[in-house]
Amino acid sequence: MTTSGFASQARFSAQARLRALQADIMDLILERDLEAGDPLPTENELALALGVGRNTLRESLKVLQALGVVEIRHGFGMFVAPSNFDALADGLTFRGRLSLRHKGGEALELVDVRQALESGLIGSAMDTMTSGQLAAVEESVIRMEELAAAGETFVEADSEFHRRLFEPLNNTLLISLLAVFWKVYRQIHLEVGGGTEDLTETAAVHRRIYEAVAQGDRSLAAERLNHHFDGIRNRITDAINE
Amino acid sequence: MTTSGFASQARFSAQARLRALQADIMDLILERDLEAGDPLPTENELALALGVGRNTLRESLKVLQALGVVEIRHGFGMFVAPSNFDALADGLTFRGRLSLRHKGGEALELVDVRQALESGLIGSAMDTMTSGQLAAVEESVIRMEELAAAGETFVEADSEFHRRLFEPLNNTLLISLLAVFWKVYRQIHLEVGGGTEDLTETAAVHRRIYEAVAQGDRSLAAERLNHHFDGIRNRITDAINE
DNA sequence: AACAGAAGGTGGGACATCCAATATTGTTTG
DNA sequence: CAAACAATATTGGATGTCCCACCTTCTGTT
Repeated sequence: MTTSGFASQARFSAQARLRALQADIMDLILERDLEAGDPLPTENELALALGVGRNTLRESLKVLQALGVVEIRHGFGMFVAPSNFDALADGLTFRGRLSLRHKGGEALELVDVRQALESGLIGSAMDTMTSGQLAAVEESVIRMEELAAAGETFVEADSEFHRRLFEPLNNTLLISLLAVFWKVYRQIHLEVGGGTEDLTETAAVHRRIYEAVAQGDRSLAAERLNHHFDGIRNRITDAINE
Repeated sequence: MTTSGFASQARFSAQARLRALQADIMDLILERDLEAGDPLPTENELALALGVGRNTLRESLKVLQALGVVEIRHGFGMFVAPSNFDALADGLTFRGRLSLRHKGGEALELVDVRQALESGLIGSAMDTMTSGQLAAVEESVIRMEELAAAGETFVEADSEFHRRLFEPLNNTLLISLLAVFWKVYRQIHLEVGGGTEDLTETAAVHRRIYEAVAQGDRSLAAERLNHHFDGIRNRITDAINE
């Protein structure tokens, strides 16, 4: 091992040592030119190579797993993972729930960020959107309308609508971030808002957004997206005030 | 314990069990109405309460620490943590470095997201910016110019400039995200670009952005921010093509 | 050829034991 | 009496060992 193995001899603070171990593991992946899907050494081999105990190594590995760096499969092995933001979603959800108990500031901050991203990027997305992608967006709207007519909630269709809206940008980081924000919002909404939303109205809002996109009117699409988020923001503030 | 203790008896997949443990800990924090800074039970107490071994508990705690949910202080105790996105930065940095070895796609995606956030929100930030905050922005620009004249790099001043630009929004999530993106970009830049940038030109770009903000011209500020990010994007593509 | 079972290797987990850092307490000392 | 120092209790940090659970693969039977 080249740069590794120093984690145990350093007299750094404990927090720094854990981070150093994580860095060592990531460096090892980079040094060996491993790509997503490639296998890592076994836990025992890694512990030996990095000069730490197996339990200590596992703590770092679990963190890396949570960060979406490695994928751990029981009884099979460990692998370089594809992007994964589930952990970020969990952390943000917790923060949101924690803040809702008092002022709810973080939940609103999250909506603000999501609004900036979606309103700000809808124009670029429309530029490269194909007719097939546009049809997929409408399909999501139709699904929402059908479910609304039947009185059923449409969590999945709603999420899908926003994902398809920005698929043309081919930006996986953006898609992941939006998915995280959507998931966190949904969790917070379930926690406080309950099922008090007007399904038909929500579906109609999405159809109006789709129509603006279909017409190629960038500013109108951005404006209607903003209006959509204003509604979300109001729902959160209402929930905070009980 | 109310909902806890079931983690060990469930025959779920290992991954699900770990996540369940994390959820148990977060639920415990929420149930006990703990706020940021409040102490958690000791490791032994928690392990006993949740019905898992201490090592298993620690693995979850380290993940929660990485997610910024808890703060662990050796020899003192564990506490509910204030927001902390360092771990996310590490994960993203790794992804960026990994992707740079091949096509560099993720690094460019990151710049796109950051550009959307900064260009999209600069207008709102200008609306609520006080004269004091504006002066702080200029102070950062001056620091950059001084350092550029002395031939020294100005990593900290650059980061500070962007942070102060969006401080008026009072959105800690946004500030954290931007800090993460900035840190990741910096790391990637050090990895490949080296110190090949024109310091004086970079400082001048920031001054032009400041001047647009000072004049209250929202569209000009957004445009100059966009230009700034175009330069960053070019630097990355140049680095990829060696 | 197809299926069933055994075997080996992998990660998952629990203890017990010791190390290290921090805060508190008690003692010494001026 | 007060300040400085030292001992101690408490807490997390780290390791080794043992066993369990899961997955793959091989192998032998049907």
